Amino acid sequence: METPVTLAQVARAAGVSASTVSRILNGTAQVSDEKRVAVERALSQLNYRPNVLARGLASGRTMSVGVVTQDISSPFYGDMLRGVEQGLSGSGYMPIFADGHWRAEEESAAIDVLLARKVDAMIVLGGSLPDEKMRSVAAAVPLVVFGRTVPGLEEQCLRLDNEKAAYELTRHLIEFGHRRIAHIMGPVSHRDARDRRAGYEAALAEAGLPLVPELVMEGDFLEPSGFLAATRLVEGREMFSAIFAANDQMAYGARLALHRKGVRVPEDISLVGFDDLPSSTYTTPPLTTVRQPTFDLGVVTARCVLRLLSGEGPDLPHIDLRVHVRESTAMLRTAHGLAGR
Amino acid sequence: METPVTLAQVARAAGVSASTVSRILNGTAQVSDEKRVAVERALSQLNYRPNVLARGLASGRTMSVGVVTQDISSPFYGDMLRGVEQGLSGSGYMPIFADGHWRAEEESAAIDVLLARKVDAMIVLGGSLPDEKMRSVAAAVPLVVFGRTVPGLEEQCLRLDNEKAAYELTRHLIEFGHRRIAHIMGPVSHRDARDRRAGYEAALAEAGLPLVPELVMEGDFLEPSGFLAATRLVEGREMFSAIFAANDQMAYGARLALHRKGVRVPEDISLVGFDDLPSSTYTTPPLTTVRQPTFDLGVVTARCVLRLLSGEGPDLPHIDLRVHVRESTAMLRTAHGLAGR
DNA sequence: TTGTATGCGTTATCAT
DNA sequence: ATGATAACGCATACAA
Repeated sequence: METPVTLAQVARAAGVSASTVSRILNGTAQVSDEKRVAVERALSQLNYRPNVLARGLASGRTMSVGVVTQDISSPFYGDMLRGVEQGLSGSGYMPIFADGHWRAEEESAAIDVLLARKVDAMIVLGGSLPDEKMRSVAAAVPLVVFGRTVPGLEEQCLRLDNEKAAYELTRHLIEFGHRRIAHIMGPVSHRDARDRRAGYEAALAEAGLPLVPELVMEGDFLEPSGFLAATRLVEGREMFSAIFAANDQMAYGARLALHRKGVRVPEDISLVGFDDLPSSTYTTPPLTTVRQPTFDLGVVTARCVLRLLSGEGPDLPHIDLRVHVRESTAMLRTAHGLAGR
Repeated sequence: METPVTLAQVARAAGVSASTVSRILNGTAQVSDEKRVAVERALSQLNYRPNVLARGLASGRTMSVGVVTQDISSPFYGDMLRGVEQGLSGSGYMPIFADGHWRAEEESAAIDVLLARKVDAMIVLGGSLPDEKMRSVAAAVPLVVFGRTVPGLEEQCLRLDNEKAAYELTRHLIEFGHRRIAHIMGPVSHRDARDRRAGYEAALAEAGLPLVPELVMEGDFLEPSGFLAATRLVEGREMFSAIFAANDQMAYGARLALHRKGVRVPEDISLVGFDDLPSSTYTTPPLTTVRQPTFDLGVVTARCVLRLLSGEGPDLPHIDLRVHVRESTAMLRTAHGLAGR
């Protein structure tokens, strides 16, 4: 347990004052070459590492940005975090992650912890905290939000058009001749889930197709709920030839349920998801889905935070969601698709 | 941008000294009920939040533990991080994550950053830093390592018996009648990859089965390499009836390659992986694999760090890896299995 | 250009 | 039990 080297020790070793060392470290002012050399030698000789705490306390900046996620272990958020990391790299700022576990209280607590740690800025990914809370965070520190729009902070919020993407995804199925399309939606409490469903309904309506309540199931964005929903659909008595799961994870569950029932994808039933998780390229068959550019979203978000930190405007780009057609969807061949039971 | 409330302000509001407030906050000493009440009122009235930086600087403890991963976005590490979080929760310590991206330099840099942030302890997940570096970290702060054994720090290192698990997995295939089993190994540079291969070879040898070099391919633990390897195997001229992929991700790739070639799993070829990623329950068919209890591993690791922090011994438990038989493996029916081309 | 003096918000060491 | 006072390690306004 060797005691860390302090700036004062370096100063002494180099025969200069602490201020001078600090100046060299931060490039705060001009220093004579002579002393600079001496200091740099002492610096590397003593293997000096600045104490981030002391630095933060003195300067008021910690060179860190807090990042709040909803589930650090999910492929979706995990990838975004990597993007944030990438976007921050080279800037001198370090991301500090905290997990809200999809629960408002924990999310709120996570934010408070980060604030107490004096992060210089904050990125909130998803979540459902009261707008008021979000605004109070923004009042304390530069803030960028992904996945929702907070009134009063529109410029710092990045939201993707889930409805439009869902509409296009449904259109894709309709263009393939499908007329009876089931939907496994996410939890109604979730904004994205509602938007995706709206897109689904809009596409049906536009094509003059009836909205069959029995063909719309609610899930919770996790695999088991997709499995259950698809099982019910197959066992139900409404015909359908395609399933639109509101996210890839539920599509995976549905895929397995169909497999169990001996239903082929895409020969008997076309299946689509939403998110384009890394695994979706390797499911059997590869899944048609909407690509969420998670990594890039992370990068963009981080960049925006850096802009705010440097006093510039937010300047978040508009990002389009695109349908990725793979092999889980096919042209409808039979007249009816799969009937129930 | 309201200025945060300081301890001094609370003290003034309560009509006591800063020391007294600090004492109440930390339970460092007895305080009269009278003052305690006054302080607590001021505390909540002013909504005081301690400044973690100042606290760390003064006390020498930051109540944070650094966690170094190799890929924060992978299902494997992501889940372990959740476990670490869980294991730390309630202890007052907060995890701070840093990503080494599977690269020694970055990993080393990550460690330095965490050390500079004055974390009170460190958890290193995987990685391949020189033993010397690891020991120097351990000299600076309590350290727990997962996935490798550092000479001199054996007690603080948690390693699972990959070889044994791979042996058992291969045995499972052999018991199902398979005699020509292909192996898609991980990168030879990776210790786990070598261990798993060793287990595979041991099982073959024990059963008196020949080791066919053409049936052993090297991958990189990612899906595309599994796809490529399986494609080559199918196109090669050596017969085989089962594939043991050294991790689930490569198994996914192999699964798709087989699908493309019109090879059925498990009817024509049995397929096994290693890790038991969340998705593996929902592949078609669900994958037989070795379960790595990632979440629990994280919990256990965190607990160990807490023990070290409180001056107790490491006390890491022994953890067994178990084969999870699902539907991607079946009894061999034909005499030969799948022939090449 | 360089050094001195102060302050950052807390905890810890003294007295009392 | 409580209150001054001195660290903690660094940055910075000010002086020289």
